[in-house]
Amino acid sequence: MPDIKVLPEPAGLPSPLPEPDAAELSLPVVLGALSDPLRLGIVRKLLLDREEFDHPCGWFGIDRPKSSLTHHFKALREAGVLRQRQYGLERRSEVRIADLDERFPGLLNLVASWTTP
Amino acid sequence: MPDIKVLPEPAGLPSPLPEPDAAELSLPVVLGALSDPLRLGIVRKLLLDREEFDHPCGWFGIDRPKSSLTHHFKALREAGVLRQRQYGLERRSEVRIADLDERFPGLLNLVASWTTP
DNA sequence: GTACTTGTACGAGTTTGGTCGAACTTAGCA
DNA sequence: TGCTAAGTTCGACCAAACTCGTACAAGTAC
Repeated sequence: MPDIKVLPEPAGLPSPLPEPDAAELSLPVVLGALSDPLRLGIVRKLLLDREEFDHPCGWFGIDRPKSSLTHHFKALREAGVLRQRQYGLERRSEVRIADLDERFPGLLNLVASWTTP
Repeated sequence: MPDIKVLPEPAGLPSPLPEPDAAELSLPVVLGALSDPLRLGIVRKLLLDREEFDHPCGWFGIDRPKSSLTHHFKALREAGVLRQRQYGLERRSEVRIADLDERFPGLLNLVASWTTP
């Protein structure tokens, strides 16, 4: 394993974790990722409370074990809903707003205006 | 084939099969129902090819056993996406456009413009 | 009546997905 | 050096869902 620093930041942000291209986004897959109330709440909170760019997994106040959170954030990222970057220890997430609005206009509005029943 | 025009209903249409109220529609549940490509195709076809009011299950040209189709149409109906009425032998389906547009505006546009990959 | 058609109901097999514990990796810090 | 914190990976368990065959019910037509 390299002891050389990862060179995390030459010019900007850390490169995102593996994710599908914008052109590959699939509506059934995205809908499936959003069909879980916990994940829908994560995306909604990211859309509404984004006073910062992105948030670590911990800042959602979800009362679940860490391995469960990993599972859900990974599902959202692999579906193309979230982009995740590694900042030192923490892995911050943001919604891929531009990509989703371009491919599925109106979808994020539905998520943002979701009222948990 | 009937030579008598259909009009099977004296006062109106047959009452719909059990379905959730418009106020009970749940975004995660609806998204889950639409996250299956086969079901997404059913709803899309209903939205685009509706020269008539509603269609029997058979007129979708889906190459699956009948018990599988029953399963998927039931899933869509119980999620509140479809309304189904019994016309003699056949059970015709229509999309609950008004209810869905009112609760989740823009969602049906996404479904209608879905391009199967 | 018989035969045909549309669709359901039930059950079994299989797959997928959510939940979680435990062990591990990594970064930062004292 | 060691500790702590954030998050992953693995494996297991369990529940839900998809697929399908078979049997069955109810109209329709002859």
